[in-house]
Amino acid sequence: MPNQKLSVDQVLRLDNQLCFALYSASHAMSKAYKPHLDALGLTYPQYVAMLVLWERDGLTVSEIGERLYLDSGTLTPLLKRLETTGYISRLRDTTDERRVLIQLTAAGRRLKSKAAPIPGCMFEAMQCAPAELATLTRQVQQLRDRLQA
Amino acid sequence: MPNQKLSVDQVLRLDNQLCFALYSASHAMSKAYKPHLDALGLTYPQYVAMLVLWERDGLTVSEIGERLYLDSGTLTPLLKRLETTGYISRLRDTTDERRVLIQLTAAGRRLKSKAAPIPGCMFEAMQCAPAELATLTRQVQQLRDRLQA
DNA sequence: GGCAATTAAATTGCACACAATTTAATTGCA
DNA sequence: TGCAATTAAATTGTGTGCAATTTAATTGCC
Repeated sequence: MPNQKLSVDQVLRLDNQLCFALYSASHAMSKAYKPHLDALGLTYPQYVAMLVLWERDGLTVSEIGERLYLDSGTLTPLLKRLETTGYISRLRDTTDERRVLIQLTAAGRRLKSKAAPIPGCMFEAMQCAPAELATLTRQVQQLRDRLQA
Repeated sequence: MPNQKLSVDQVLRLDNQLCFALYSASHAMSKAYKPHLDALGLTYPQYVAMLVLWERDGLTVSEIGERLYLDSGTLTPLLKRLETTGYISRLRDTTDERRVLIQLTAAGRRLKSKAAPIPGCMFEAMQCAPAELATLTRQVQQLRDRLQA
């Protein structure tokens, strides 16, 4: 197995770089979600915030941030928009006034069933065998975790 | 092989979704690049624009956009910043005044050799066998292409 | 040749991301 | 107990992304 030295041109080629594959695929994913999410009045980042709350309601801003790898600079305005839309409520934790608890509203809980068909639609669009999809997901998650270490 | 119906809770789980794996891995990648790119005075999107120009100089805004899957709304201000930094020049095509040609400056060309070590650094950070990395890159590219179809 | 349709960038408006700072509340420890 | 250190959100400023519109140049077709 020859361990050839790659040229500068080769290592810098856009199409040889995993970073750009992820960057462009992530944008393509958002665009593919858009028609489905428009129907729910959500952006993609708002959708993932709702996914977190559908899993577990009543989290703090920080807890949502840990789950999504986002900080308050991103989440505070995003959550305010979700509040304006009517899917969540934000209220200070009375036992610790520094914290803001995020609760789904009735409309926010109802939205879950409207969102339920979306993963299936996206599965169609991805044209990928379930096993391959699961493997790819796990590999990308592992890569993310290694990058954060 | 049982083809079990997945519950709504299961399909909506954040950690079961490739979209979120890509979204979070892409952000983790940008953060991992940041210290390297800060040293060059580039953001990650500016870096990929430079990668395109290092492959082929003198492209139009649209041609760069096709390569990066970005439109003029994103690229025009980004390229103006690269011009301000001194890595590129922007000038109207005299044969077709609608087009803007993007040329590397001497500083922009010199930057390529300073960027050359970055892919190796990132390879270290990813802790991934070369063959696995190549396969993963190809799979993510194929997914992106299928999402765009 | 002239004018409608098309094309290429730029612009506008909105929504992320994130670093850095600020504000306010809570903890910990001398 | 009191006050410094820490923690949680919010805020500020910069830089993407992208839809929609605008401006200007070119093409196509009668």
